[in-house]
Amino acid sequence: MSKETKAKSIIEPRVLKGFRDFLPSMEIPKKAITNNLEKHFRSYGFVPIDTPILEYTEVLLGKGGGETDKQIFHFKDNGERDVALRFDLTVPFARFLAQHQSELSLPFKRFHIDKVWRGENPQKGRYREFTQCDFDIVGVDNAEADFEILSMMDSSFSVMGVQNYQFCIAHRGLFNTFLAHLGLLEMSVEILRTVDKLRKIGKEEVQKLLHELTGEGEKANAILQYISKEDEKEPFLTTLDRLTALAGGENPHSERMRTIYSYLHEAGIEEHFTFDPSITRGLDYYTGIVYETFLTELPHFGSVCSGGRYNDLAGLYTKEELPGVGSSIGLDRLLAALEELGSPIVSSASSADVAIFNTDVKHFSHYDRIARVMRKDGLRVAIYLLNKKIGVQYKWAETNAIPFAVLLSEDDVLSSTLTVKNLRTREVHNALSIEAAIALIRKSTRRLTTLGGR
RNA sequence: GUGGAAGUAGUUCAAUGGUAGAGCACCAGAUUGUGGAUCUGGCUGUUGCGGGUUCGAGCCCCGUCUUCCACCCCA
Repeated sequence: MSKETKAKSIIEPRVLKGFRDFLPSMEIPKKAITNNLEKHFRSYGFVPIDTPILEYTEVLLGKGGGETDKQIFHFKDNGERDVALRFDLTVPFARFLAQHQSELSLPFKRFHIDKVWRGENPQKGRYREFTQCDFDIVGVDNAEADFEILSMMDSSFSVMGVQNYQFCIAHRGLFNTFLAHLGLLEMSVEILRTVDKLRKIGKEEVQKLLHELTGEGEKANAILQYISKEDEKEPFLTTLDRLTALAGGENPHSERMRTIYSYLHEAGIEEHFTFDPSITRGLDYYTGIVYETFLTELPHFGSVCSGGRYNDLAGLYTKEELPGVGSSIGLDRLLAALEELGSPIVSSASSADVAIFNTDVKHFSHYDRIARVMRKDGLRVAIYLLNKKIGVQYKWAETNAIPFAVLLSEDDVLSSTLTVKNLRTREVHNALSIEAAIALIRKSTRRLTTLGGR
């Protein structure tokens, strides 16, 4: 084949809009986060499940269709079946529950970390293929389960090493009670959708829209009063009291919120939770608490973790009523946000804890012996495999964010000692025993690697 | 899906319609000799892709792809 024809036969390497490759610098922190989350979910007694990425379109959309709303990827398979890629993990989970009821014992607590697909137009932090980290409790409708999910959200963020976030909570049921009090319950869906825009378009615009919707300025004002807090820092219970009064007095929903808050307070984590009555969530299956999570430094990035309570999740697939509460972390959006913030979680992805430099290839077996001992001790060890000058090896280690280098002089080889250099501080430690070297590396990497890729 | 903006070397950015350039990065060598300094030399581009206008297009026009922004929805 001539050079020319060969060049022409090359297929342009490219990926679809909204789909992405992950280089090690992103995949390392992503894997570190999912590993930590999985461990964390299991520590709460949650179990993993898996479901197919492809389902019957009917299963994902319900009989009615409404595919334009979901912007779902769907097509005919080779057997002419109408199939679709899952657009979240909750709907397949509902199908899963209906199908395996008899094999599961309630309450059932599961987590599921995997990719989902949506045919939306991409933007920053918004993709057509992205990973969700879901955790749900099914078969319980009480404040204790609600609290456990909220508490797990809070500890998840701390396990992921993320700081400066705020959980915004509201209660769909309480809002509907309020709307019923106003005689506007039939319009609930439209009103909720409008109210949800408060954060984006502001009070005046929302009021205008509500006025058009209800046809009555007075009712529009009442709704506006419900959803807007006097100031950002209005305490949780003050908001709750205010909303309860507007909804016509204490009711099961307000009492539920009160109990949940008391648990948050007892656990000492209440400062991360705000009562934000403008949070409604678009999905109509929510019936109880709903929440969204914003990074305080990047509120316009959108929610990085949201969910709520649904009292009849699997209703499409079974007559049995299955109440549940759950939450979903948007991992790709979170990573994009952390990257934008220059977070060390993203920028410090290292391939190894220590590099063994190839100072003389005739000692390769000796390097390998040292590497084996260190690995047995849990360190990540990379031997430099090319016979290049030392400056190049330093540069390589630096590019891969490896914090330590082992260099062996002739004396070291003879006396079975190691020279260890901290590549960040450039501090050199001579004539160490292998145990001392391991201890040294351990000591200063432990703090960094809790999130760094194990 | 609809509307708007932008796409030039690995990267950050230049280039009145007239020979595509600079810094950083990278590679080789010298010097150093358990690195980042210095010196010398070098490489990198079908200006996203495909058409059109023109004697001549990175620049103008049309289409297309991708990214970013808005609507919508959301993670």
